Amino acid sequence: MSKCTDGLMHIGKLAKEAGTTTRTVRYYEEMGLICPECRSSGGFRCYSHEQLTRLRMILNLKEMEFDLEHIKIIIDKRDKHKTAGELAHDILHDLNGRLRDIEDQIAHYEHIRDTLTQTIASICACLPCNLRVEERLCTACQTLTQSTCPSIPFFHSPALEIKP
Amino acid sequence: MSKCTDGLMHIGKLAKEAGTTTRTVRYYEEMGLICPECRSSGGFRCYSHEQLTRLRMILNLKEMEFDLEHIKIIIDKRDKHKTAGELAHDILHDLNGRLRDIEDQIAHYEHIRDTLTQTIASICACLPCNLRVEERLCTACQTLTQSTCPSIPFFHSPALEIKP
DNA sequence: TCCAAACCTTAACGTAACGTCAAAGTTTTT
DNA sequence: AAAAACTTTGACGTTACGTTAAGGTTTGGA
Repeated sequence: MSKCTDGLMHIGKLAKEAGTTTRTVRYYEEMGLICPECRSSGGFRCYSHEQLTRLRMILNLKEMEFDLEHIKIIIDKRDKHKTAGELAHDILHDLNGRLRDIEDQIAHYEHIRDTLTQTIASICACLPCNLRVEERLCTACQTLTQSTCPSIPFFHSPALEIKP
Repeated sequence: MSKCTDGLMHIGKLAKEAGTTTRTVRYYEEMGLICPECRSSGGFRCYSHEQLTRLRMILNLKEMEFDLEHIKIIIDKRDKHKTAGELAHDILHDLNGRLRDIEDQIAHYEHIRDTLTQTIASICACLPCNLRVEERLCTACQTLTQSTCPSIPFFHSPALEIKP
């Protein structure tokens, strides 16, 4: 009966156009982020181009790794129909917060990277070691341990006791 | 009766020493990563210092954001009682893989950071805009849109249609 | 017009690594 | 011995969907 003639589309088309899945769209609906313009007589969700834009907006925010709760807050701000200027002011706060979080993430992973690099270097020194894991430290490891080498714990149990 | 006299400790002490929670320790046990030396007559878990070392090892690996499945694999390798050298060789593979993943993460977040920075700059240009969100683009936004400004989608619906 | 293919519906379980109760038993301290 | 502090198992909650399952709806073609 009421097919998708006018500018409307069903959920599959919407999802494909936005580059996501139907499951995601339905989940977002469940979370109150988006809802269809109407339903077909058979119960199919029908979306307009406006909904597509909204969905893309949500996905844009998701790429910046906002969680859905925050996305909802931001989207709701947009729905409050202020002027773009007021909205910009409001949203800038969220975006700057996110930027700080992202920078923290970068620092966090850089720290892990450095630790890991050191660990790898230390473990390389263990390659020629013939001792069994549960035994006392070999010479190389003893030397390393004195510089609080972080790799030792992976091999020699006693090592951690040396740590502060 | 059989209290924690000898070198043994209950789960609370173990967790505190390792800097984690009892729930985590029990979960790790459930996952086969660690198990108590014995149980008290009343059923309390009792751990030796060796278990503490093991737990710390697991937590070390967790700090490098290995998932528990991988940690189990690595721990199991250690339990196979090879020499430290052979083990080092084996584990280096895992660690190098992780290092690559971490570097990917850094690149990922740096990309987000750059996008976000650009977005923020663009939205700043919207601050003096008096148009309502659903209206046509203002001059500033029109200019920005021509340079495929990513911020526009947050405000002006038509913008996305301009994108490829 | 009728059928099959392609699409849609709701419902519900699974994920990772624990956090957070709850109700009841054990150890330790006073 | 009582009370405080600790432990036990069990089970539900978390995030953002993926993945069946069982059954309707649309659509395009013969």
